[in-house]
Amino acid sequence: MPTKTWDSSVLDQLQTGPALIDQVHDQLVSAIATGRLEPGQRLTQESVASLLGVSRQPVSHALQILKRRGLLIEHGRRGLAVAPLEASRIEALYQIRAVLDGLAARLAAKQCARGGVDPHARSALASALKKGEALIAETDIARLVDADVAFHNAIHALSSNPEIARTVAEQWPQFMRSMGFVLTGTERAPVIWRQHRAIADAILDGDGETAERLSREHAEAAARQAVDELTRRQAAITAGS
Amino acid sequence: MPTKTWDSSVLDQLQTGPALIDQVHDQLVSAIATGRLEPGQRLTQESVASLLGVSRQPVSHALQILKRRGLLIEHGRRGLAVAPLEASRIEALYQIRAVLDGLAARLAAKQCARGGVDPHARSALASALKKGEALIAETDIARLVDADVAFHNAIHALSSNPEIARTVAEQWPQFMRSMGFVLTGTERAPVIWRQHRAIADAILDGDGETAERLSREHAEAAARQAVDELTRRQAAITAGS
DNA sequence: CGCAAGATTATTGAATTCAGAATTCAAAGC
DNA sequence: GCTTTGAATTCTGAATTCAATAATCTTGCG
Repeated sequence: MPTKTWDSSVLDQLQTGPALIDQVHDQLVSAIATGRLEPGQRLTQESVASLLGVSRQPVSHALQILKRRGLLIEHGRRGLAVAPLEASRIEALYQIRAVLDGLAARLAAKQCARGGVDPHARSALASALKKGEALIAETDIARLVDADVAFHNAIHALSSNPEIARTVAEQWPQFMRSMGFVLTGTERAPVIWRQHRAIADAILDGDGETAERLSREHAEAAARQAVDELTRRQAAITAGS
Repeated sequence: MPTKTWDSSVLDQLQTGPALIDQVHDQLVSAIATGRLEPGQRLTQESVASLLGVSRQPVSHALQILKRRGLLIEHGRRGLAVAPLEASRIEALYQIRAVLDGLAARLAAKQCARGGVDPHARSALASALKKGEALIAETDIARLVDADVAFHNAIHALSSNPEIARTVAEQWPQFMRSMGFVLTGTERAPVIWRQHRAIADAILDGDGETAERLSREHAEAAARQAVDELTRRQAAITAGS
């Protein structure tokens, strides 16, 4: 009896969903990054658990992790609270971003110059750039933020140093909610994507030095914008109360 | 009735011991950083729990966190394993260290030049340097590693950017076990502490540019040493098996 | 009417229990 | 002897229960 050959295309891989811990974690990170959970918002294990329809156990794990990431702060026995969005902290984080993005851009350019670059990663950069430039008139802030993250992640991926993406990923939520504030007010998108294009061009040209310099300047400009906006907002709150 | 004034010095803050989660976490980090837990070592919740005399609950939390920090890796349903010490990963981490330590040194020098520097932090740098230089003949590797960590942490503290210390702290265990390997073989301590002194001098002189350059070069040299040692060791293991 | 002591509530951390999934082991069939 | 199938073991993730502690409220007294 000739057994008929068959492969994985016959049956779909049924996936045992990700652990509840990770689902809760991701939900919370997303909510904080997009601002749906505002700075100062109090969270108790119970409230999150009942909201998501799970027990406190996986919530407890997720909150522990979020606390260590600095996205939540202790609020005594009153539960945890979403970390405030402080200008000084954002400025400090952008100083780090400046050198890390500079490093990533320099390495990415070197990879491109050598030609030893994953074509998939290379096209990811081009498509991220294209998608971003198409969005400059977009009013949905979340889309703009996502496009920005995608662009910078594409560069990190090109750098051949996975630890850069890993390190920055830890801080993305902070940058994302900061960007959410900055982008609501002014019309920054065109400027940002002009800078992005210049950075991408330098990388694809293999000009590491220029790519690094432009990346640093880009981060420093973003830092100024963020600090301005946040201090202004902070002053308004202080005056109003 | 004049109530007698008294302050917190009368009573010792009776510390309701740190949560078991944190104790377990710190124990494991320490064990991994010093190499008492070797790369590849398998860990189950039960084994750790019974070893420390606690239930699986806090251990589970701690292992989740360690996994996200990249110190443990999934080993299927067979529990977790201590992450291997790979030359490529250490090299990637040192690339990050180079720019972050460079940034920290530049900022620290600027702080010193401005004079707006916490005298406590300044003396911490001097004493860390002194302590390290006194240890160049030390045979206990753990002491040497601790002195190195203390020196670099002192610079991070001087930088006025708390996020640098926070970011590097996440990676210290990796560097510590890497150093553990490197320092066992060769006689690197004298070279390292000459470089440290030069960096400290530049910072205290307020020469940011030199401090940054020397810090980068220091990290790059450390990276070369580590990669050499680890690839050699890796080759030996591969050949032997 | 204000303050203090005690009771109550809210909330977390830890232990225990439960269920599900993967690995390993053993036995049966080719 | 090798492969396959089913059972047992192991281990994790999640739920539930328990205990302890900090915050808040209440009540009684000065």
